[in-house]
Amino acid sequence: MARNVSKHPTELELGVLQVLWEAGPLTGGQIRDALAARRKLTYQSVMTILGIMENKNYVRRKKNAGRFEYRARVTQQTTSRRMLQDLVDRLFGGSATAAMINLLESSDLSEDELNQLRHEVERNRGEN
Amino acid sequence: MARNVSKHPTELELGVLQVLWEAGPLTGGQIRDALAARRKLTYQSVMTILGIMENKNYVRRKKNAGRFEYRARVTQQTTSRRMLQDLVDRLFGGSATAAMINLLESSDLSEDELNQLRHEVERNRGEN
DNA sequence: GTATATTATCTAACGAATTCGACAATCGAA
DNA sequence: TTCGATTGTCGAATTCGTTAGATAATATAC
Repeated sequence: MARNVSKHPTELELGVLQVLWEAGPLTGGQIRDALAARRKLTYQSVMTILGIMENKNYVRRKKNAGRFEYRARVTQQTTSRRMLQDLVDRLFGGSATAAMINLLESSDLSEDELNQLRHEVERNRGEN
Repeated sequence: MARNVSKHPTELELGVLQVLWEAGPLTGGQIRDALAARRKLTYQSVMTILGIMENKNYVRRKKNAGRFEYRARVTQQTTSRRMLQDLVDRLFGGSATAAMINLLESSDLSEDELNQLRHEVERNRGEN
């Protein structure tokens, strides 16, 4: 009768993870400050979401010099990969190719980026 | 003090859209049946979500031979594009290239798919 | 024509996600 | 040392997303 827990970090959780990925272990207050640019939250709100994220095993905390320091337990690589893969499954029936073609069509890539892509495609080709 | 409305179709809404994209205008009962494979819902639940989707302008309904027929007001193309673009913005700082490289690395593409991709990249290249 | 199935609306419940106030403990600076 | 700032916990409010029961109207089958 109710919704299921999202299997990926929510928007706010992703914001917290991003500041942790960028600036290593941080205290609640530091996270609030780092987040302030995109999102104005009180210290209490940040602590609430950190508690939730600890339950979900997105972060872990350790006491250091009297206060808790938080660090990410999931990497940016893995999280991005999972979230992107999930969207590809849901929108493109699992076809990464279809998703990439969609991206190619809706983006306006520079010559440099196209070169980089061509290189990556060739590299994959070599692996077959 | 509360969450914001998601700017994309939710999981269930996307399911409804997908059956409508595939099988054109359908009645509530037909949508329930088409959805049944992935999701077992009562007629009432389907009608509730259809009402919500009408408010969000995802679908529109028209009476035909005594009962309402629903059809999508958003295309699969546009929806996919928006959702994918949004994820790219949030995960890869807006870089479609970074997202595509991530996909290339985590997918195991066939020779055919790689050819298709190479072709698409070259086609984009020609446009610069 | 009446019983049964389908269609449609309205209401309600419940968990997830987001936000913060009240309050207590602890730390740091004057 | 005391007083303000920071840290941490708890509970609560609010909205969204999901699901379905109660109920009524309408269509369909026999």
